[in-house]
Amino acid sequence: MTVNTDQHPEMILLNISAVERDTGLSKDTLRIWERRYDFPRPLRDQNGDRAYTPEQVAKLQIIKRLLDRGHRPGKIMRLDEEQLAKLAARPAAEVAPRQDIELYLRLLRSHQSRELRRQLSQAMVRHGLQRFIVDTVAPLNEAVGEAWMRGEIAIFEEHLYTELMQGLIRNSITALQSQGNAPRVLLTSLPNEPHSLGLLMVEAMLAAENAHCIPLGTETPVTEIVHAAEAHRANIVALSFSGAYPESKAVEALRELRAMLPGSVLLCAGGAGVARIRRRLDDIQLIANLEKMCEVAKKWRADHARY
Amino acid sequence: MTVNTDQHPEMILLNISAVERDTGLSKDTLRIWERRYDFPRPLRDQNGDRAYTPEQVAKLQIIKRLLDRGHRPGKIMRLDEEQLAKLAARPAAEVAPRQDIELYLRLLRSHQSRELRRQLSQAMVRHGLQRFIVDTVAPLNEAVGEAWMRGEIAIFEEHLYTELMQGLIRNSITALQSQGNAPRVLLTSLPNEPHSLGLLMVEAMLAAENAHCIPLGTETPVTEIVHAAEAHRANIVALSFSGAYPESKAVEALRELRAMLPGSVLLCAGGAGVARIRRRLDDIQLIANLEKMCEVAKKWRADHARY
DNA sequence: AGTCCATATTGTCCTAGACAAACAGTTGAC
DNA sequence: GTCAACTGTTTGTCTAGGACAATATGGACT
Repeated sequence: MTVNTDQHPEMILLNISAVERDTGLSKDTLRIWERRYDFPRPLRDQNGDRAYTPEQVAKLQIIKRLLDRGHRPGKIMRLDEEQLAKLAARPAAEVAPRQDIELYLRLLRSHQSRELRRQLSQAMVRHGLQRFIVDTVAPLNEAVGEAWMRGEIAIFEEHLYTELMQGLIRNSITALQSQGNAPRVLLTSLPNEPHSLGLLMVEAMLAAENAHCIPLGTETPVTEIVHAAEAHRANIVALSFSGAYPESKAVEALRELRAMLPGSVLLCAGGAGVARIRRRLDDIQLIANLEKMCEVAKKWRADHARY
Repeated sequence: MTVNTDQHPEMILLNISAVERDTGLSKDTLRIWERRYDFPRPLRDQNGDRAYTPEQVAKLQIIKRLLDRGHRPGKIMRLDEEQLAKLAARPAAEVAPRQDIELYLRLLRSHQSRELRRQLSQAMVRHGLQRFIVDTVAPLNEAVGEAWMRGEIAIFEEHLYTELMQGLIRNSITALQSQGNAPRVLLTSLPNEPHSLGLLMVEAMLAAENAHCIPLGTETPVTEIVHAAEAHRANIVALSFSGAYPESKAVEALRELRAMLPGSVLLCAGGAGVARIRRRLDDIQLIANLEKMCEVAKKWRADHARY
């Protein structure tokens, strides 16, 4: 995982698989970027293997997020740290500054996790679960990502935030039990899509809407989703895609899933990864935001009202 | 992700990255196995790219689990389905059959998730959190894994189980708040180790022991762990390794982490991935089981008693 | 302004060789 | 009989560069 060269015995260097893990960029991509853009140009260890410096890895992580945001490798790869930082500092969309979000970020940065939890918990009770998810969690997620890009918070702080928020949301989901004429919604993500927070947010929204959720966690292979939908007689299958998920893969998988699922099952896809899809996909609902997902559930209920 | 050849238009074939995702075997490994062992020998699509059948993928998944269990590729790769199934059917360790475990498995297989949840929840209350984790969750995890190997339960059922159990455990952790002379325990796993259930079980054990847990979720890079330990003034850093984690990588990362953490911080490693480690690791606690982790916390408390 | 097409960009696949690390089996000492 | 050291084999991951399909860009044309 780490390697020391003779020249820099004290420095911690990462080999190519470690960088693949830490950046999400495949080995092939790392090698061809080096060939084409001359970056990253890692050192070599005594075996001639690539040895990346922490600085290179940090720059790669920023580049990765900029790519997810729509920038192109050829344009940004030659930029130096400073220009990159300037790009990263510019948020994807202008957002009105909000005092509460700022407070949460401040607590996160100063490692007051208990106080953060308490404040968030309070906000949840004050606004109700659905409004909390839409008006607080979603923008806070954004803000945390942006703050990371600007170098204001560390990865471990992001981790802690995710963990804390998950606990909070899961907790309030437990209290909700669907009943009556409720759609059965299968919730999951495809392999290579490990982000669970988005799924959890959808689950919370739907549970508050009195839908019956069947959460499969993340990274369920397509065939398994089909089996699960059948076994649990799901009415709706909902998938979550983060911004990092390649659009082409998402479209491909959705088409395939649509072909394998019975026509009576509604197929929904949401998250930043599908927000940019322009192609039309027959019989697949692209969900622009969390509230839209609730409307789909509501519509199902209306269409299947018991008389 | 999936490809159709002309010969088998109806069949769903997976390309090499899809197989990498679904099996956890790297592209390099898949290619060299083909060269050396003549398995898997995938079809080729119109571009000459490898196209794996679902049967090959299923066999690869079984092989992967057998490798995690200590078998060697050269020995098991040539075996046919039947011999493989026989190997898979033999459990890693003889376990006494237990009625409650059987009941839970039956409920899981028949998709009665609510009833399963209710029963587990009841068992938790009846035995208390710690005993529930040790005597029920741990063996049930084992049993679910074994049942999958024998083809008795599907991957999606395993997913559902994990999700359900996570919700259950997280829920009861929330209720516990440490106070007084409690060790601060940083909990996480290394990159490439996505299994969160084990971590959650440790967290539950420790929380019930009145330790102060700082859960970072899974896949935290080594340097981030060091930063987090400093920021949160952790007394103990505990890492979880599943059976799938390569021993060499675990040892390497642990040594590195030990070197970077202050000597006053206790470093613990647990899970099936470290249970097989024979090498001696200075100043690193290898945790054989969940109860041992509690003893470490207790010992810390005794050593740091306030007078 | 929208639609289409040619061109450029970009990621992923391919083959095949090399080698370090880990394992398994044997030998030799106590 | 047990343990340590040595040796050959097994195994995963790295290397290199070539090829090509899919996507994005930018200009020409409705």
